[in-house]
Amino acid sequence: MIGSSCLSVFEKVILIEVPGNAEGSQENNQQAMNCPPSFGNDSDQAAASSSASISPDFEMLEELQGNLEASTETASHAPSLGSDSDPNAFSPTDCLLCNLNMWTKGRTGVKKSSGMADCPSSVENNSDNDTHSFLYMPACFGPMPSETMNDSNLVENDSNQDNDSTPVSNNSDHEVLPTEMTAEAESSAGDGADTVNGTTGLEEYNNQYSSFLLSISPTASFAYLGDPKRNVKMLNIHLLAAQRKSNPKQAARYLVRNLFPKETLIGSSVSANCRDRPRLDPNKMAAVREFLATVFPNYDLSEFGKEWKACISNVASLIRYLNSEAKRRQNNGGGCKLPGTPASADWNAGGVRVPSEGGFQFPQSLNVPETRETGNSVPNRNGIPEEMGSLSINNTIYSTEVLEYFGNPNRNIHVPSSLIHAAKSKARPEQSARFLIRHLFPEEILVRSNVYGSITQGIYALDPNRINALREFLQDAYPGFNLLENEYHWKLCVAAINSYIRVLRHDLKRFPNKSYQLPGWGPRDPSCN
DNA sequence: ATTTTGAAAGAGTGGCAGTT
DNA sequence: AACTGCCACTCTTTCAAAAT
Repeated sequence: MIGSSCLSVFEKVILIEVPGNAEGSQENNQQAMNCPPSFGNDSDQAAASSSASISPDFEMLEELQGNLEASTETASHAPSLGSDSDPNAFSPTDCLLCNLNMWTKGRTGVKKSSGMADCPSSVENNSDNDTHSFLYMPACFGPMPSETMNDSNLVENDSNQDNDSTPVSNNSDHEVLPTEMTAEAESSAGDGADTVNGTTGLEEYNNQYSSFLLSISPTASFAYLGDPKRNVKMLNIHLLAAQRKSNPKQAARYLVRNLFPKETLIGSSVSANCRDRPRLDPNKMAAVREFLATVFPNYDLSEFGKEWKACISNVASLIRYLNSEAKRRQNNGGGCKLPGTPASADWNAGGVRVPSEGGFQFPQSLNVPETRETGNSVPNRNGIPEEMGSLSINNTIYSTEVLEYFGNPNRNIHVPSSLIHAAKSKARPEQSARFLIRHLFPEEILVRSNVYGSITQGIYALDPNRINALREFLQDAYPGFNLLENEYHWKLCVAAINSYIRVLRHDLKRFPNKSYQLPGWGPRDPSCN
């Protein structure tokens, strides 16, 4: 949660270029450069999950699981930790193993390779859902052939999974039962489990979901959600409850509610291109989709299916609800905000963002150029480009947060960890670039510039030092993309940046009194007119 | 051919009211 | 209390046309 809250406060521009010796600064900032665990591995979701306290749903677990053993509770971290922590925490025989054939079967309606769909990583397919930055697999996990993988293994795809699945499903070491039988075992273990219609047991289940076979021990209480290779585990009782939902939307909502800690949901987004929040772990979401596809075979739950979109919408609704609830509680009771540190909800509110809301002000040096140390006057719409330079050498530090070098350390550009963190959470470098550009330059600079400038049109070039730092950062954050100067993906980034600037300019024409003339400096806020 | 621009579509969000 | 649907709004992406 550090990530989301800090991010909400500081992701707005605290760009610091430290003058002087890079070596020295590096030394001085040695501590800062040591990324805290939450930030250091791109793993916003993983970090959020693993650092999250026990989900509130564990109360319900206790209620439902009744006399399940204490070990169950330990294992009940699975929803939040399962895919992010020690995969050996559970015995294979304690988990439901879903026949991978089912995944293939469930995808038959998908035109695109679904393996790609959830993780359309390939550079070539130009998908928006590339999830490079969402793979937070500890080394001990080894390769993970999930949909969220972006490597060619996956691209080359389902057939591999099919092959892989065979030995899994045929593994004679595992007792293979349908979920309903799991439920029976479950109910026998405790009184909390809902009863399951015994007549729908193996026979009917095999008829309807013949491939959805499960391997479980009689005392099992956890199951893999979706493809076991995703290593997303969940209490059987939750899976059963989800199965009993009347439609996938409700089931998706229920599963997400139980799969992610509330804190994670509040700070997250289901959207890959949400600007200010990390996306919900795509691996877990893909697992949810896979599960639903097996449980609701009559619905179009392919990656781009109508019903799955409805599920996503429903999950978004849940997150909205949780956010509003959190906001209410904060307002009611007790959220005593520190000056200058708005609640994350304020900033995370997305849509309408008023920079000064919650009392947060951007660094004077960047926010209110009148007071810059350089003493330069405010660059107005007709300002001269030199002022862009003066901005770039501004060294006022306004941050209580850990800072990291942005781009090559020799450039001496520092940004808050949370900004790095948020940028890396974007699915694609273009999105990250678009996100970062508004934090690297104030609007008044942006509206009369573009990345390389266009002299003939009186458009200035943005500070090349920062632009290069941005490119270097993206290159580092998205190793699967070609972000060298003049290369394809960098051009996409440039186009995205220029597109963003264009919109700013367009808005400026429509609303001449717009935000950049206000003291606050932040993303455009067309609503504040 | 490439870049820039304006416009519009699509998706996501918060707020709110109604329902369960 | 939790959930759902609707509306208005913002942001991102895409496309066609114009300019270079």
